[in-house]
Amino acid sequence: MERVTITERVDHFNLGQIARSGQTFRWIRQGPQTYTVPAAGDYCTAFMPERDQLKIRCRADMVNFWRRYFGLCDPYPEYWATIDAWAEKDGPEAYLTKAAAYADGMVILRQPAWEATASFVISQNNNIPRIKAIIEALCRRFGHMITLPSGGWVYTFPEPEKLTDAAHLGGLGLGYRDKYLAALASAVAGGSVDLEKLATTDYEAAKEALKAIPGIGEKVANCILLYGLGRLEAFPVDVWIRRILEREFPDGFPAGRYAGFAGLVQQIMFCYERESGRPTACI
DNA sequence: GTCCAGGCCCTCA
DNA sequence: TGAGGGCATGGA
Repeated sequence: MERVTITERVDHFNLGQIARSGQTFRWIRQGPQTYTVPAAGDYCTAFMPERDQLKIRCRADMVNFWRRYFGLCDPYPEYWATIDAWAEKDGPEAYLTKAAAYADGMVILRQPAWEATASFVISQNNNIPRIKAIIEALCRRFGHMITLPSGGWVYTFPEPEKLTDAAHLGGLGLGYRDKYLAALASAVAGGSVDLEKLATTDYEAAKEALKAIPGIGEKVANCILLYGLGRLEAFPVDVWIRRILEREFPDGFPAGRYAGFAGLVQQIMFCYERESGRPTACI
């Protein structure tokens, strides 16, 4: 299949920040602002030769998928206009102002629903380096290998049909999560859970359907809604976000300001909280 | 050795 | 309805 390179003019877009932000676990850093990005049974190479220029090299028939994946079809100028307006009102010392100034290239990726769902079931009570290692091992065992032009390789994310038996998931570091992943894979493979359909159903109904799956609670359901189902209003609260809310917003987080995209603001705070005051180790 | 990590489930009050 | 303990794993 022919591969093409498209060029997009971007604003508020930073591949490094997105890669480190804990919303995806599979990007492979090849250099400054250059990543191999596996998803949907294939991969692309994304790089930024200029601060306002994103280039995506991918299969010709997947250009639309990747444009959507990187949020290029979403109204980020509107989101940032709102964020900047509130920063102006809050003043330069406000936590949200500083977080937005720091993580000013953040985007919520539109990842394939199954890949995000399985990834965040694995994420529970786990840390990001281990989550990455587990998912990589899973892809190497059950995915397909794709050879890159450079001579390197990437593995695709395995289909749910391959993960339905917990007994086959040993040795990956999953721990007690193996049975959650197998139950999820069985439900998706068997058709009792239709993740794609949940992307378009009522928000609360979709969340309740996700929480009915073993191993998916409030936080993981919110992650799936945000990162896998394109619901940018979802607001996952993990230990990092909880600390921020308790310390900075004891009277409540003003989510109403960011109606429809509070999940983006959540991601900005998550990034700032983890990286501010320490060198940004590029993983 | 203890603590922690993008938590969830079960039990008990 | 809410609090508390258990759960696999591995790095700090």
